[in-house]
This record gives sequence, C-alpha cells and structure tokens, in this order.
Amino acid sequence: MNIGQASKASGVSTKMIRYYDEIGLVRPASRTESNYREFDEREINELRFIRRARSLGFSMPEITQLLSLWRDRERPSREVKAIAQKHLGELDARIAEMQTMADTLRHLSHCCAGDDRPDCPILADLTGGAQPAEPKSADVRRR
Amino acid sequence: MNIGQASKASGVSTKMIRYYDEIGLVRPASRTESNYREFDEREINELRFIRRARSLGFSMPEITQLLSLWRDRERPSREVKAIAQKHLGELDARIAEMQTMADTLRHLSHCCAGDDRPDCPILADLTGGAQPAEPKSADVRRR
DNA sequence: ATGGACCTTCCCATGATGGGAGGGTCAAGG
DNA sequence: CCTTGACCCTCCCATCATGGGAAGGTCCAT
Repeated sequence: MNIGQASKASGVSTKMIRYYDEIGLVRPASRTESNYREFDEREINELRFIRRARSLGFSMPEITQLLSLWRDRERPSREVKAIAQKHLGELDARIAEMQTMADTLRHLSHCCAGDDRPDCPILADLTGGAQPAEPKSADVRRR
Repeated sequence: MNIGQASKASGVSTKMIRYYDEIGLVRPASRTESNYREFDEREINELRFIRRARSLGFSMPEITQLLSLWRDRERPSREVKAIAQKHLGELDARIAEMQTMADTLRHLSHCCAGDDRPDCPILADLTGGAQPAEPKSADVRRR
C-alpha cells in the first residue's frame, strides 16, 4: 500500500503522513526499491489512531505517549487515564477562558445599539474607560 | 516616552509593539534623532486597546478593523457590532467543538479503570473499534 | 513509448509570540 | 571626560500543525 492509498484508508493527508514519519511519530515505514513508502494494516491503524486523537485535541507529544502505550500490551491503563485527564483539564480550562470571552462579548454586543450612531459600548470597553474623559464605568466587568 | 515605558504603560511587550509597528497596526511611531521610537498618550491607548481586544480573542485582522473604527468618530456602531458578533459566533463554535471533545474524553476517562491492567476504553476508542478483532462497539459515541 | 497519475525531497507560508546576537545610545556616577 | 549598565535598534530563528508548490523520478495502461 503506497502513501496515497494509506491516506484514503486512514483519512490523514499525505502531507501529514510524511510529517509524522519525519518526526518519528510513526516508525519509518519501509520503502520499495524505488524509495516509495510502504504501509501495512498496522500502520494504517496507527494513522487512524493519530487522527482520532487529534480530533480529541491531543497535542503531538501527548499522542506520542499514547501511541507508545497503545503499542505496549502490558501498559497499565492508569497511565493512559492520566494523560487523558491532564488533557481534559487543559481543555476545560481553555473552554472556561473562551467562555469568559464570549460572555463578555455577548454582554457588550447586547448593549450596543448597532445603528448609525457612533456611540458604542464595545469600543468603550476596549478603550478601557480611558482616552478622552472620565474612567467611571462600574458594572462593565473587565479583567 | 520610549518603547520600554510604553510597554509598561500599556502591558504590551516591546517585541509585540515592534511587531504591531511593522505590520502597520499602529501608525509608524515617530522617531528620535537616534532612531528610538517615541510614543504619546494616544499610542499608549491604542496599545491598550489592542491588548484588550486580544484578550477577547479578536484576531489581528479584526483588530485592524476595530482600530480604524475606533479612530473614526463618525463610525456607525452597526459596523462594530457586526465584527463583534461574527467573532462571537466563531468563539461559540469553537467552544462547542471543544466541549464535544471534553465530553467524549470525560466519558471515556470515566469508563477507564485507571489501574494496573492494560484494558483501556480510551485506547479502544482511539483505535476506532478496529485492529485485532470485531468492530462491534455501539454506545461509545464517536463522531 | 508516451502520458498522466502518482511518488520523492526541499523550500516557503501561516499567526502571534518569544529568544538571542550584534551593535548603537543615553544617563549617572566616578 | 569616561566608563558602565540599562536601554534601544534591526535581523534572524523557532514555535506548531498544516498546506502549497516546484523540480524531478516512477509506474502503469494504452
């Protein structure tokens, strides 16, 4: 199986397959005499594994760890779970951060008339209460 | 005011101030005869504006637009609101995506014993039901 | 044997940010 | 006046995962 077929079978672009090869994430696939990469079922499964892990937001270093645990039939599931939970924590943290942004933005947007007039609470917030005059905004929560 | 002071006053790193200058986000600050950048209050406010906008997740192109609206005293707040709402939509979409990841991961993690044994639903999910044997997982929702 | 679809490697770009080298400038204290 | 240390300048490089594209080799079906 060559790289194009491996790509179709795994859903990973040829570009990325070569990249994973380059960084050693998948073991250097064997080559034909004309230097074409050759993939077997095992490698296709590894590529699918990587794709699925990426879709869950795991970083490449994390995937490297997960792959090596996956290859090890003796692994303790504890280690896998630890990686997953660490990642979950980071995901939750980033979600919370973005949620804060979104909430603030929703509030500001809600307060903005959105008409022809120039007055705009969104710009006012970005300005930070400063600029021309008095900085006496109280309830527009800012971090 | 030189770049170091501007950095302290605005909370933007000197590196980033130079970058914003380079990409034309802040108008090329005036220079002293020894080629030092000089900043006035207006530019400090623009830097603060950028910092606040970044903290709300706006991209540089969006900030470019916001800044030009901010400079224009005749702007219709409609335009500002449109940018904010577009960004809000993107934020919400990314949050939903990450939330899906986190939920899946939470579920898998919950189902994983996390002990010395090698059996691991997390790895099983990443494997995609494939590999050695039967692909008959039904309730482990996968996208 | 020729053409088209494939493969290879190498280089470049992204976006926002930081690190660091090599060299000029300024101000304070001796 | 000169030294010293804290600044400033520009230029280059790296990140992380991904894709685009060029130049050139290979394979297969007609």
